[in-house]
Amino acid sequence: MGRAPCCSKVGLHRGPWTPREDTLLTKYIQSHGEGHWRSLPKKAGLLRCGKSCRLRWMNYLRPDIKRGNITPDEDDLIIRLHSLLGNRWSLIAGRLPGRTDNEIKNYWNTHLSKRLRSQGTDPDTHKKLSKPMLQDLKKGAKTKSNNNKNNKQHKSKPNIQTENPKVHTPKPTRFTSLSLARNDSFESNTCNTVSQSSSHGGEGGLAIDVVDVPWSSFKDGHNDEVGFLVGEDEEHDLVNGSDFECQSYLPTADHSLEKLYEEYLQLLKTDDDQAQFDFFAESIVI
DNA sequence: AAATGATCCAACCGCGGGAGG
DNA sequence: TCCTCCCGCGGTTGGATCATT
Repeated sequence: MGRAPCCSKVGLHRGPWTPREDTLLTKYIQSHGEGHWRSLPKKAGLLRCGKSCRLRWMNYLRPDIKRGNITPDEDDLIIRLHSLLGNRWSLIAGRLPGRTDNEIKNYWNTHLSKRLRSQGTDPDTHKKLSKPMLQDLKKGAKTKSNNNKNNKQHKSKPNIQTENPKVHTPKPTRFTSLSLARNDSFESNTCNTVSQSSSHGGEGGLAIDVVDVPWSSFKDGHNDEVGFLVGEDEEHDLVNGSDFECQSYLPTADHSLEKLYEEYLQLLKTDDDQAQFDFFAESIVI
């Protein structure tokens, strides 16, 4: 017997979200908080599957989402974390404030894996590609005979499954995320409480795990990369204009973070010492 | 300017696992 | 212990957009 669908598909909207749907979802979550995705669409007046609502919120509407302009530091961090964690996009995203697993996954598939290949590195194993494989790559780059769809990078992955050992790690807490307890009002957890509360997992409080902050966020001159970037464009003004006031949050209180970042920079300089980096990364993952 | 190919990314799908009864 | 419900994750798809011919 197959698994029952997550919800009845009959009469439900699919595909791209309309501004009106975005508004409905945002308003609802603002007043009722996240969670209860299954029943949310009905209550919010949306003809959408709960999963779809969750995805839309998580990947697009959330106030702390930072979109586009992935910095070289973030690039580097993604590559290194990928070498350590494999395709655990949510874990990797947890290290990059404002980035979603979907965005990182897409960015990896469309940019980083290509770049690594072009540099002679297997993006799956992070090891140097053998010469025959490199030649194949060059050939492949020249031939355009393949069908477009079949030529997509993520489909053309070799069947060699990478041995990504299962790394059992606790779920990271997204640094800028508003960890809302279910049923908690969104408004009661707006950003202006960030500096007041750092209860870890406490009900209704903001869970800000300072240990979980990626180093790249605190590099000098990159402060503009940090924080809640709300409403990049006018489409998001409904969010920007109301409850999501705080535009930036710099956790200057914890200077150990700066030390962490300094340490990270040092490791970057000694680029060939992967084991050392891994150890360092592991130490902050947990 | 039109046709074709290539790329990007939002959204969907199915599965695994945790929570609770 | 088993079962069901629900959430979250990673893989995949397909439409939109950009680039090239």
